[in-house]
Amino acid sequence: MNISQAAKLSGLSVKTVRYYADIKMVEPARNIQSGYRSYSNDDVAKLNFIGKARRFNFSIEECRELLSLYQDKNRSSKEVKKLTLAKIASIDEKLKEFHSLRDELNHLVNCCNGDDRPSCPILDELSK
Amino acid sequence: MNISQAAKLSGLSVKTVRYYADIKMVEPARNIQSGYRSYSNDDVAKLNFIGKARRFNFSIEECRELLSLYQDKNRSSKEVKKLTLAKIASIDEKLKEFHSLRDELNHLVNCCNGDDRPSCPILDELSK
DNA sequence: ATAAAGTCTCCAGTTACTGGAATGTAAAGA
DNA sequence: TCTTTACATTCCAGTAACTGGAGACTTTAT
Repeated sequence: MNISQAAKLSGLSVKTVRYYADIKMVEPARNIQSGYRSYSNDDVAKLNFIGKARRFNFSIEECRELLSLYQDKNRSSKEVKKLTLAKIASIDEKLKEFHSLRDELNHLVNCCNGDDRPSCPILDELSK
Repeated sequence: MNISQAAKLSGLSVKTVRYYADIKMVEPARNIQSGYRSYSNDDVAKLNFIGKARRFNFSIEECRELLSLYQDKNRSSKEVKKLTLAKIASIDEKLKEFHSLRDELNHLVNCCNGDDRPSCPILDELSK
């Protein structure tokens, strides 16, 4: 199938699918006459896999690792679990950051009148 | 003072401070002889302000807005509050995303043996 | 006088795409 | 068959917010 079909089936944009070909992550066959990329069902499965992993916040490089594990029928699940645990840890980090960020901002907003006067505890805090 | 002193006082890197000068966010005076950037205490205060706002996850463009409000003695606190509330909302969005991401990954990890066998529910899920 | 430290500008790279231009190919309608 | 339209190709540039490094100049310390 052509690229737009593969894109539709995998839920990715054509641009993104072409990009994944450029970076040699999913390299489809080529139609000799037209030069068009020709995607197999297997290619689409890989695109799907990558799409999901990206939505799970894995980086492109991590996706590459996962993909090669995915394609290696003799892999151990240990490696995959390790990658995933690391990913969870980094998400937890981000969660903590964003939580405290949110709380601080919330506090400032509650202190701010939000009227037409210039006095503003948010800016006061930022300038300290 | 020279750039490294300003960087130290504001807790930013020299590169970052120079970058903020390049994008015309904090433009210091210049020493005529040497061409070196020459930072005033006021410049450092602005750098500090920006550093904090960045840590509060405001984008550079938002920092610009906040900075001009900060420097406008006739601003109303309403505008600042509005910006901040929008920022909180976007942080909440991110928090939600990361939470569900974390929960899904956690679930997958709990289902995975993590041993030397190839069977792996994480990859199974990714390939669905 | 020389060496080391600090500064300058400019260019490239990062991440993961996205947009657009110029061009070529395929499919559908008149 | 010709033409329009849709889809495809490559290549270049831009995004956000810096960071790293090269090569050259200035200042400071020895």
